[in-house]
Parts: sequence; C-alpha cells; structure tokens
Amino acid sequence: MNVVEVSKVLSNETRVNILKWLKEPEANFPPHQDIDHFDDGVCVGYIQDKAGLSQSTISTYLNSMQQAGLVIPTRHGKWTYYRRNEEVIEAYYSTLKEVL
Amino acid sequence: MNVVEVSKVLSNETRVNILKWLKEPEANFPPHQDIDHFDDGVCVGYIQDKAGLSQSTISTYLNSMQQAGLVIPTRHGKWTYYRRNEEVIEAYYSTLKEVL
DNA sequence: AAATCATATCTATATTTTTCGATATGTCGA
DNA sequence: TCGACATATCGAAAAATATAGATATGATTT
Repeated sequence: MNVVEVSKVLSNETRVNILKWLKEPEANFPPHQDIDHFDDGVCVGYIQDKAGLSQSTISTYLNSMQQAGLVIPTRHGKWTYYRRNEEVIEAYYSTLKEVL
Repeated sequence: MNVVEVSKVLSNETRVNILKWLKEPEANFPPHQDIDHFDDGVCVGYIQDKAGLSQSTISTYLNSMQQAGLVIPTRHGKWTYYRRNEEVIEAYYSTLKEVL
C-alpha cells in the first residue's frame, strides 16, 4: 500500500463517492440481473449511472483505484464487478496513523 | 475539513514528509536561534533544507497545507514557524472512517 | 534610511491529471 | 457466426499541479 498513490485516488470527489457507495451496495444500487447478491461488488454500468460521468472515465477511475489496491474486480460473464478491498483501506488508516 | 483538499496535500511525498517531520521537530531539525523550543513548530528555511527543494516551492507547499488546515503558521520576527494542526488531522481520520 | 535576511507572491514552463469520444476486446444470445 | 452489449484501452484536448527563478514584502540590524 502506497500512501501517496492512495491519496491521489482520494483527491477526487467522485472516486471517494464510489468507495462510499460500495460500502453499502444494497442502499446505493439496484439489484443485479444475473446474481442476487453484492458479494463481488457492483458492475461498472451502475457506478457510471450513479456518478454521471462517461463510461471511459469511470473505467479509468476504477482502474486507478484497482492499481492503488483499493478495489477488487471480478468478472461475471460480460460484467465486471468491483468491491472494496478492506485490507488495503485499513492499511491506509494505520499507515497514516504512524506517518501523520 | 475537506477530505478531497486534504487528500491532495497528501498526494505528494514531500508534503507527507513535512507532516511527518513536524511530528518530532527535535529529532528532525536543529534548534532555532531565537527560541529554545518548537512549540510553534519549525521555520520555513529548516524545512526547505531538509526537503531539498526551492524556497518558493516549499513556501507554496506550506501555503496549500495551511489552506487545507493541516498546519498553523506563527510569525516570530522575520521567521514564520509552521506546526501541525492536530485537530484537523484527527478530523481527517474520523471522516475517512465514516466515508471509507 | 539602507542593507540584509526570511518568507511570500508572481510568472512561466514542464508535467500530470481529467475527461471524453472513438475504438478494441471479450462475452452472450439469436 | 453475427450482432448486441459491457467494459477496457487509446488518443487527444483542456485543466490542474509542480517547480523554479525573479521579485515583492515585512522585519531586523547597522
């Protein structure tokens, strides 16, 4: 976990929102069509609709968040689901506590 | 305290280091000439020497950190001392805990 | 009052980030 | 296998950030 890289992700309102939304998928997104749970997170299309930005922008965001380790993608057929990576988020906290 | 603004500060290695150094001024900086304590923090020149960047860059950094509320400046004669603003740093933690 | 010192601000350039439309890739259904 | 669909990647333009040198400001000293 790299503090600067994670901080870059967090220095954008939409990306912070995505992490927030993914904390409670049931409350923030409609149910998926292929599966009846959010165990693997939420598909890109739903996140895009909620954020109101272009498909390519959201995909780029999710990619940078994945690079930073903050989210984990899972393919289900033609959809990619993204969920939070709680371990890395926790690691960010504890490192900040040390460093800051 | 604005999460995005603070995160922008933290998305730069040198600025993170400055916050780290200011946590233990005695360990990271030589004593000041005019006062024998670090109660108001550390003067810009010392921070600049330690960071190895230009005076204007460090001044700009410190200004952005102050805008974000992370540090507090105090004038002592011709020197400006900067110290951490622990309240805002704590607020950042707790907001992150909620949000993330 | 002038010279000096510490810091802040201004101006400019290089780099990075943001964001999109277009296109490519991979998957499913007909 | 072809077309439709979801997502990823590419290429580009605009905006923001990084960084420095030059200059301004404010304080101290002589």
